[in-house]
Amino acid sequence: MRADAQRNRARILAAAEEVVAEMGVGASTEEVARRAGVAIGTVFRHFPTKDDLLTAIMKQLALRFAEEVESLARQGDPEAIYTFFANVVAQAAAKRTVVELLDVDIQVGGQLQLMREAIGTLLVNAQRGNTVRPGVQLDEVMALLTATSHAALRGGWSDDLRRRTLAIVFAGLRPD
Amino acid sequence: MRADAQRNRARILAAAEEVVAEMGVGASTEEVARRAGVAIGTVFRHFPTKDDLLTAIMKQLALRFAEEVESLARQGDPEAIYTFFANVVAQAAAKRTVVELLDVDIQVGGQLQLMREAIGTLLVNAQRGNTVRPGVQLDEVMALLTATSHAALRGGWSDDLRRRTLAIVFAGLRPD
DNA sequence: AGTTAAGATGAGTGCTGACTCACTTTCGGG
DNA sequence: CCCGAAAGTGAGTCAGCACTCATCTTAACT
Repeated sequence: MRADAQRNRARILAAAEEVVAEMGVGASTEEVARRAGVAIGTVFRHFPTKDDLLTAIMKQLALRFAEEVESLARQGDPEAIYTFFANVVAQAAAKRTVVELLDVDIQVGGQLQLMREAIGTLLVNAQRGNTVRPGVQLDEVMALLTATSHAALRGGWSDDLRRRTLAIVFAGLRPD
Repeated sequence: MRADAQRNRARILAAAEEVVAEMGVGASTEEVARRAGVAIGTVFRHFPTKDDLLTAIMKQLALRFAEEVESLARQGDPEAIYTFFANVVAQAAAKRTVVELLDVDIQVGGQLQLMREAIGTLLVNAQRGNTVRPGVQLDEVMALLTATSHAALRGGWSDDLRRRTLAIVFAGLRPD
């Protein structure tokens, strides 16, 4: 791949991530091109459809999360699941991308699946350390994660409200 | 108002509610007209902008919820808040309208405020009856309600997953 | 029944946004 | 330095959608 092509591909991806974080997946491809400093045709050369572009940035993001959660999982701290959970929700409040990633109808090439599995490890560690009650399954944790992330963004939660809401969810997850 | 005009207005509202429940606020006005059995111009005669149409159905829905929650509040049952919460989430899972109503940037003429206040009464009743822990505020309850409603719809939760997820949230709300 | 204003109609307008392609520019191997 | 292929460009196409308006229809009052 030619050097300019490589440079432009990276620029476009970075611009797209910014734009989607700010304006959501509804943002126009023109806006991405403008922000990347290239013509619209160039964007479509690298990503033939808008969906391809979205999938690419989702993949990046999912990979980043998967790495973070895997490194936490390796350390075996039973509190780690709460740290990670709070972290994702905090990011979601600022970046639409996070929320719209978690929606995923689109296939993200297994990265999301990896992330899910790593969160599973976090959950097992927590239940072994008695920081999450025994009956709780991975499904519910994922459901609560997407639920609070969505709402944090769309409801425009303040830092304080976010803290108090998560406190209730966490209380529901902890053993009596 | 002429009889045919009244009839068409009602038809349009009903059709719009159906369409939005199925396809969300992004549904086209043409689709509403088709389903109502009128021409597109007629829709715009009754509701000059798409926003007016959306506001009208949101108002209806908010009013329906507000009435339900007020009647529950009057009975004073300290468990009522859980019943209502579960009911809203169950409806949200099937109807986009509910979710998109809860988003509300649009003003719904105070109906939403009424609903919020009635839920406040439900919360007070519950705390008085010791079925919700003392520190919990109305803000968090509303936040959790929108969060779980959103996620139930967009995540396509099964009945079972919904039950288990709500069980965790409710466990977080109940006193130790 | 006749009249008329309210109401219905649907082709048309303007705009936005995804995607294309004929043409120009640039990279990099020989 | 030259040249062919790869990449970039942006005006243009097409489709969808909110909204308009000149024209036709009909409810309802006298």
